[in-house]
This record gives sequence, structure tokens and C-alpha cells, in this order.
Amino acid sequence: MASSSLSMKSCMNATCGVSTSNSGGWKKGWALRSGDFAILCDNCGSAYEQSVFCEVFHSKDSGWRECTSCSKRLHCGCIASRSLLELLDGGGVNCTSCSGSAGAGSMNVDKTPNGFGKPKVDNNGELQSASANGHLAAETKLMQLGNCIDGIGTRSLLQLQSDETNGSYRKMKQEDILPPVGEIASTIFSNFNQASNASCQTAKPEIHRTVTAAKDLYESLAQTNLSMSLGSTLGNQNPFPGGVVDERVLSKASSPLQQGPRSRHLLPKPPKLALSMDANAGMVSQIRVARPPAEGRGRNQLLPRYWPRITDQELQQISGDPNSTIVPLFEKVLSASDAGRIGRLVLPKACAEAYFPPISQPEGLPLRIQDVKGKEWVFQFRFWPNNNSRMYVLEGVTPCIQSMKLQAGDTVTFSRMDPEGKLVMGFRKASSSIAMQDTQPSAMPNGVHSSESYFSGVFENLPIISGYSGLLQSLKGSTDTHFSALHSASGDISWHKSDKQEDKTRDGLLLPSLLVPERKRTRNIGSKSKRLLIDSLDAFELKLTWEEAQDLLRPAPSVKPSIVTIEDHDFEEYEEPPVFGKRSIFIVRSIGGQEQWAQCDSCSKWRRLPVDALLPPKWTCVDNTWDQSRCSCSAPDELAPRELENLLRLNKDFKKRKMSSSHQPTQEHESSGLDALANAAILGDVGEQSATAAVATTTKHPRHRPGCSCIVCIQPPKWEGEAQAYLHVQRLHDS
DNA sequence: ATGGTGCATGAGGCA
DNA sequence: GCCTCATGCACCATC
Repeated sequence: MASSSLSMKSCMNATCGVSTSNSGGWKKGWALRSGDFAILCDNCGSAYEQSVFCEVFHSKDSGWRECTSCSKRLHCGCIASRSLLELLDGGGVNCTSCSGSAGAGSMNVDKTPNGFGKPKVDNNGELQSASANGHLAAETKLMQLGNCIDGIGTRSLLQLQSDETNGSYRKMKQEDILPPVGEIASTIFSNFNQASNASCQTAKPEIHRTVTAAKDLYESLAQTNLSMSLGSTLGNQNPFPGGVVDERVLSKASSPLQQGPRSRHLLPKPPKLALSMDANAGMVSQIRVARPPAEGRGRNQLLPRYWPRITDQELQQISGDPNSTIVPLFEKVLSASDAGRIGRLVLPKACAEAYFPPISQPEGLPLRIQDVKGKEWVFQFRFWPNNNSRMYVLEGVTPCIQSMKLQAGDTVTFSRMDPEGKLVMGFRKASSSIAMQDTQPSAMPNGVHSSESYFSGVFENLPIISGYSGLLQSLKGSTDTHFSALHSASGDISWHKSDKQEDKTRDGLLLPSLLVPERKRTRNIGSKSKRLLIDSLDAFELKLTWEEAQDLLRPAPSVKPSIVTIEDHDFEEYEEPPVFGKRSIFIVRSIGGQEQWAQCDSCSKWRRLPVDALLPPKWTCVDNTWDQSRCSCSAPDELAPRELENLLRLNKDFKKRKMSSSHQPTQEHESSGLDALANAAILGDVGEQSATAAVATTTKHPRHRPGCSCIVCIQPPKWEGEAQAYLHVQRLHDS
């Protein structure tokens, strides 16, 4: 960025480029992000002063629109013309002269001294303006980046927005301000076609796309909000369309822009599973939105997490009777405890106190709740004293839960049927967009069998992986804390265990020395499931990551294995847990043949390796013993940047193909039996079950004892489908 | 031995 | 630092 302090000045009009040390004749142009002003030569400066800069220099560029009032041409998205136009709330632009008379409903893009400050916000459009502000900030930031970062994620972009936005929005997290992806997806796509050509004319196309997407994302917020009408009709006095603003904020009767952190619930953070479901349902007509809570005692304290996310269609189904009105009260994602056999459904305190009858004794009172089929259930609504507080539960819910075939991760909704005031209980199954469990029937801890693929099942069945989250996250290099689930790709693991056995498994089978702090191991995945719930995308990512992790497992260095032969398979048994080797990438060339590439830890150059090469955690060119011409960092790079790009793309394809092949039936995947073995052994206690041949094989390991735990790691894949892949058995038996 | 009950604990969220 | 809530677990009842 040029600075006015430079003695040698260049005109900042890119199409001019006059450069001189002459101190005279320079004019001040538009405001820069630095707070300075653009330096323009006399000629360009004059054009700017006369507000014809873009007409003169950008007339052939894209990004021109017309003032909705006087049809004057306006160059949108151009820094030189920012001060000449205003974005209208309803879309379109006005020139500043017209917008002066137009009054409210428009937002000046540049009325702050530096041109990038807070936009002027009118009284009617706080939300829209705020969003627009975010959009502008995002756009600004992207322009500031000035280079093309293909593939920048929305999350990153929004983080930029969050970081860059002034005022109270600075602290807002993306999740807090955005509705679930699915909810906005349709809006995004519909908006995408309407993308204004005003965006970012100076940016490269990729940036333009990203900015446009971000813009549309934010514009979609308003539309999404507008669909949330039910709450308003049900007595909610939320003045915001759709009432998605945290009512605690509203109670302060001031703008969210002035509320600072209070505005964090501007939009509710949805349960992750709901998000996942919505993502799939994003294109269908039924948009699931978080409805603001209906009236009730203390509803102001209701966390958005519990706001009912019930569709109009579902409401209609529940209601049945056209004379009745269904008032959605709250919902809760079932935890493992809730869905377990104890038959206690923990109620969010605020919800219980807001919508259920007041109780003063721990014994509580029986509560009649009707389910969607019209069947009436009687639960004991009670509480336990807990840390000077109360913990509310519904007791005796097991029959109801079972009749609905609900599992952990599914959602129960509570509504009230007016005018009778009858409580109605609905439910929503957690769905998975990927066939995570095209499985054999598995016995859930609560004894409920479901033939459907539910995420909850993943959690219920694979409780031991909680300890992996940190590891896998670090592998993934993600700061996203959503825990992602691990599963058996082959899906042939059965878990016919009692809870106690399962508990034992949970404790015993975590990779103790490798991954999990002692304390963590005592808790299972089911715990805090509400906080660990994930959307299917996360799980999918983790699935990839887990497979990658498998590929990266190496025997601990300098540890000599003992060889054990079981049924003609050689097992290398190590006394130390495995370590993770260096990550490499694999590709398949269109002409055939696989390649492995790895990046030097020292010079970052990519080197081609034999496909079966296993790299230690740290690897440099010096270790490239396979290619003497490139065994030094001084050796030239084998790949041009474009080739590298192609390489990465091929690797992506390779991974995709690998993923899909891992979902093939067992017989089509030669090593799947061993995969299953590894998965089974890692995921479960293999000692007491012989659900699969693979597990049975492991049971025969001489060191294995019923009830003990072991970890089996498949030798990193032999790419030709080598069936003789042997196993590394990490002996972690206690005694 | 199994199952139910009531409370304690502590992770995580939030102010 | 407080609050919520998921879950562990001790204790007791029952089979």
C-alpha cells in the first residue's frame, strides 16, 4: 500500500501510474484502510474531486449499476466510488443525492472518515445493517488481502467478518450469528443467482465469488429470519422479524449493536445434529427454524439451544385438530442418559420452570403428556436438589422413548396445545446424511433397535473414541472443537454388551498411553453428548481423518517387535504404542500408476517417493534415500507450482476414491477383513465377542485375554490390495 | 445379582 | 466464579 510519506510518489490510480518525486500537483483521493488517503496525480485527483473518477477510468469495467431513483450510473464495489452511493435495505443502490431525500432504509457505505468504519445504521434496519456491515467488512478484508485464496471457507470468511467488524459484533462467533447451514442454504443458492455485479470489481474472480457468497450469506439472514413467524404469532413480542433475538437482549430495550456481548444470541446456536439434518433438508420446503420460546415463566432465561426448532408441517401434524393451536415450548436433544434405560429425562432447568407446573417438593407431581400419536403418557415430573439449585427430571420416560424409537441424539420437543393447555411431546430423529451405519442390527444400550442410520447410534455404539478427539483434531489441524465420530467403515462390529461391559470397554480401550489423559478416560463419549453432538459433515471429515490416521500409524522407533504367527498371519507385537509418521499424499495418474509424495520438513519441497515408503514423523530431503538426485534440500523442486496444484487435486480424487471403495461390501475390498479387525480391536473390547471372524482371529492372539483390551493397527496399506498385510499388535494388556 | 433411587461430581458454558 | 446438566456411583430394595 502506498504511503503519502514516501518521497517518491506514484499515483494510486492503477490505470495511471504517474510516478514522480515532484511534491506539487498531488491530490487527495479516497480514504484508505490505513486511515490515510489515496494519493492521486493532478489529473486523476481532479476526476475524483468531480466524482467522475470511475466514469473516466473504470467505464469499461464491470460493476456498474444505476441509481434506483435517478438512474445515474454508479460503480459499485469500487473504492473510488464508495462515497457516491448508498446500498438500499431492499436491494439496489441510490446515489448519495437521491438517498439524501430517500430517508430511512438506506445505508451509506462510506460516511466514516476512514471509509471503512461502521456504516450508518438507520433505525429500522439494525439487523440488516449489521449484516451488511459484516459483509462489507468481509469484503473489505478480502480486498485487503489482495490475493486469491481459493477455497477459503465460509467459516474463515466469517471469522474475518467477526474479527474485523466494529463494535459489539466483534465478539460474535459465527455459530452465534448464523442460522444453521441448511437453513440458509436454500437462500444462499437462490441469492447466488441474483448476485450483484457490484461486488469487488477490483478483486480477482475467486475473491469476487467468495465475497459474493459471503454477501449472500448475510443477506440471507434477513430472509431466514423472516420465515420465523410463528413465535410472533404466539404472543412473542419480539420486535425483530421472526423474533430470533435473545429476549434477554430485548429486555434491555436497546439496539443489539449497543449490547455488546449480549447480542451473542442474536441467532440461536442450534444443536449440531439439527444442523446436520437441516443441511440435508436445506432444499426442501420445510425450513427448520429455531422458534423463539412461547410465553412462560422465566422464558427469558431459556437458552436458544432449547428453542423449539419445529417446522410448520410438524406443527400441523401434532395439532391435527384445526381448532387447537400448538405452542412450541422447547426441545431437547436426548443425551445417552436420557435415552438410556434409567428412564429419566433430564429437563433443562429453565424449561422445566418455565413451562411445567411449579413444584416445591422433590417428589414433584405426575404430568400427563400426549405424544404425537395421541397416546397419553404419565411421567413423574420432579427435581433433585443440586448445588443450591435443582435438577429437573421426567421419570418413567423409557416406554415412551422406546415407543418412539428414540435414541441419544434424537430430539424430543415439548409443545402445548391451546386452548386446552395440554402438553404434547413430539420427537425428531437425528438423521445422518452419510450412510454411516449401513450396519447389521445393533443392540443399543437402551435395547432399542433401529434399522435406520442414526447418528445417535454412532455415539451410543462407539463410546470409546472420546479420547481421540484431541488427537484427531490435531491431526486434522482444525481448530474446530466439534468432536467427530469414528466408526467402523466395514460396519460389521456388533456391540452386544451390557452397559457394564461397555463401560469397561470404554475405560480400557482408549489408547491410554498415546492419547488420553487419565482423567479423560473415565468419561465416555456419551457424556456431555449435547456438547459433543456433531453434524454429519464433521463426522465425515473425521472419518477421513481417521483413515488418514490409520495410514500414518508406525511402529514406535527403535522398538523391536516379537513375531507371532496366527493362522498364517504374521503379527508384529510391540511393547510400545504406535507413533504417527509423516503425512504424505497419494495420487493415481490418469495414465495409471500410483505415486506417493511428501513434503520436506526443512525446505518444504515435495519429493516423489515409492508408494510403499513409510516416513518417520520428521522427514527431510536428506532422508530421501530413494532418489539420489533429490536427497538434498538444495536439489531443485520436481514440481512446478501448477503441477503441485494438480498433484493436490489428484490426491483429493484419490482420497475420494479410497473413501468410496472403503464403503464397498467386504468381499470387494480385500483388506476389509483386516480393516474390520483393526477397527474392531481399536473400537471395542474384542475379547468377549466373536461377532466377526476378524475379531475371532484377534481373540486368538496369545497375549489376549477375555476382557482385556488391545490395539491392533493395520500395517499401512499396500496399494495393490495386498492381502497379506500383517498387523501390528500393540500390547496394552494390563497384565 | 440386578435394578432403582438419590445425590455427587465435574466438564463446559456463560457472565 | 457460578450455573447447568450429563453421568457416575453408592446405597437400598427386590428377585
